[in-house]
Amino acid sequence: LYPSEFHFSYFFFDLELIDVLWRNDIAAEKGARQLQPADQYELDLQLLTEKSIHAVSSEDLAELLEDVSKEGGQLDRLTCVNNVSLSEGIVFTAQNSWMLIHTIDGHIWWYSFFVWCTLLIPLVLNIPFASRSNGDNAITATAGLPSVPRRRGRQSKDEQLAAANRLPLSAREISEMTLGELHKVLKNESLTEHQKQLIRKIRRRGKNKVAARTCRERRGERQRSTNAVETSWNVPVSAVLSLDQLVPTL
DNA sequence: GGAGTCTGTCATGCA
DNA sequence: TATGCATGACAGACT
Repeated sequence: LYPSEFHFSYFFFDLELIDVLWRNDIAAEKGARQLQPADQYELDLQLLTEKSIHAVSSEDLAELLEDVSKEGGQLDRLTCVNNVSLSEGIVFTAQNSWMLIHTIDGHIWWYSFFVWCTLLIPLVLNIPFASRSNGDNAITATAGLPSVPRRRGRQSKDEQLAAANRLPLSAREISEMTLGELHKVLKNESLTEHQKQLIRKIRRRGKNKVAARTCRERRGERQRSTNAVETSWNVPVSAVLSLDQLVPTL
């Protein structure tokens, strides 16, 4: 549903359908006159065409853009899930608000449609905003939003090293490839000696990382099995039969 | 802030 | 000689 994940061509049509169906449900709840989705869609198109006559200036858009990100602005008064306001939850930049920028020579309707599609529908449907740190055109989520929990313990920096040194493969790929594939990569003449050394180190660390994990698993299993043996020998005194009980007839 | 835990890294030995 | 695996020791990040 987000600009970073979908293609423009089906984005608007899908969301327009959601919008149509949603308004249909609301009309049903209120007991108002319900339009068939196809009729509603046609009506929207007609309205879109009429609204398109009203073009906006770049000043108008600059003001609107400022309002979107401004604390206390009209849009900011809406509160999204987790009690995060729009100004807290979304940071609009020249890169991520490309759809908005496209309206500079466009129309006010597209602006409102943009707001409806990208902001209000996620709020209404209780969908968390997407967070993509490496996206160029994504809406950036910030405070108060759910994030993937960081793994415990020391974190490997080999992925960053691989990227920073412009290695042709990721750290994971380097450590998981076969020896033959590794030699092919190392034969690459475009790689510097430093890059080749780094590839060997990353591979060694990657292999050792996995080995350390399995080693710990085995150690844990050994400890558990020895503990189990020890507890099996700790039989309660009351459970031990006396010699008289074992051989009552003697 | 300190203790406990988890996990990555290094050194070393062996195959 | 190069490489992978196993393991102990240590260190950093997290609970």
